[in-house]
Amino acid sequence: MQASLISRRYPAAMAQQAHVRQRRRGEELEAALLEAAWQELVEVGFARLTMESVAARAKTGVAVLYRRWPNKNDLVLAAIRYYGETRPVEIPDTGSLRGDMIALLGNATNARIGFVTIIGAAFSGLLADTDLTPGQVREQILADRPLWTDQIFARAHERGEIDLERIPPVILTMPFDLMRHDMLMTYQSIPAERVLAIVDELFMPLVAAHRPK
Amino acid sequence: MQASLISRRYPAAMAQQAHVRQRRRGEELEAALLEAAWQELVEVGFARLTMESVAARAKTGVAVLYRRWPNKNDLVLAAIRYYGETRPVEIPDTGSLRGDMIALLGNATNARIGFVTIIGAAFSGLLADTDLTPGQVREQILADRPLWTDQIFARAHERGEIDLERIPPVILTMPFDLMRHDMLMTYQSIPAERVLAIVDELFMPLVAAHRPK
DNA sequence: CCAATAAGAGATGAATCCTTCTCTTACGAG
DNA sequence: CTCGTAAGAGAAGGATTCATCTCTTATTGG
Repeated sequence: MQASLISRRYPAAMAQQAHVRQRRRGEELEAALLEAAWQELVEVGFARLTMESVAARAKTGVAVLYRRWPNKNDLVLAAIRYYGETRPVEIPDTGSLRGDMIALLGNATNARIGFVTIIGAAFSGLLADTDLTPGQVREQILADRPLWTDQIFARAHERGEIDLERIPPVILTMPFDLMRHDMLMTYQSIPAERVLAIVDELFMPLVAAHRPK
Repeated sequence: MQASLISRRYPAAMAQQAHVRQRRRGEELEAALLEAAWQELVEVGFARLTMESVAARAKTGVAVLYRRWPNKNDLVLAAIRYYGETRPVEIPDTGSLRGDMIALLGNATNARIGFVTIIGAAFSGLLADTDLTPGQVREQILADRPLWTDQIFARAHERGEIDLERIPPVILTMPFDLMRHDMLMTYQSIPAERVLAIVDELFMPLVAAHRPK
């Protein structure tokens, strides 16, 4: 009797299986929603992302989205923030400034996709409401963590490869500015030769010109 | 008799005024349409530009647009091409490479607005159909005319300031790549100090390192 | 002066999408 | 076991906008 009652309510239990939760809740669900929104943003872009496409990707309904974010803009901004928080960039340590720069610039594929996606959203009208520039969004995402590059330059400074007191800041940001430029203009990952050209024909010569005496 | 007949058909002629055309036609109208589309693109962006907003700005109806371009994408692409053809950039000639570079980078406000507008349109879904990258659109617009920069560098070569045979191309494009990067990230015109830093702390030192012997 | 053409104005159909709402049901706290 | 909460599914309202179509009338070539 008891068994039949249970079996009617939880048929799976009768088959000796652990109870499989069918519904996600709380943080698990929220993470899935933001992940789905981010993936949509990457694949189809802000303009073609719809609440229903996000819900479908997350295998849920739009009501679940509206219970958490009042509108599409806020959902997308939350997804961008989520992306920034869950995808830390690992910083290379090759022992030389040149090696670190090549590694950092060459491995930027993930950063590239994220960056282009965010800029795309920015230009697609997302930020027309909020009055933020793409640069400001980027700053927000990078806000708390220390900049990738600071560690690399600090180590180079300790090794005596550069003198952070005297080298002009434009030189230090230039390689990354150029990378961002290339990402936006080509949508592609940056060819290795381009990375080498930036490092060996632009960056290192300028660093050498300011070498600590 | 003759006079009264004419006066009935062309009342203005009687008042000694030239006949004022009320309707634009042909090229005059088409130019007005493309100009209106471009202005809309600049002011509200691709996402919020509608056929009706363009028609209203041009003081006409949407049918006039659809008689010329089959859809919104084609209209916008035509407007971008029109902008490229009707806004030639004047190339400075200050007598020195450094002066030319500062003038060119500093006066790029018009180019800036156009550039950001086009990239914005590109990211807003315009090019999702055509599979063009922002860089390719830029190339198309610049296609026929010689690059701004070629003239400046050719003159510098003749003056003996640079050796075009030996200087790496990355150096020559770098200042402009950085300008484009800044435009996209800040939406603003580039501060004079930034221009000076790019020229005096990045470009000129690298040029000097490759000075013809 | 006439007739063909296209401008000007705007109504309309169709599609898309944001947002709200309803209803059923799984989940988890007590 | 019971009950409140929120998930899941999807319908529906409302707004926007692309694209088509109709109708009147100015313009121009012949």
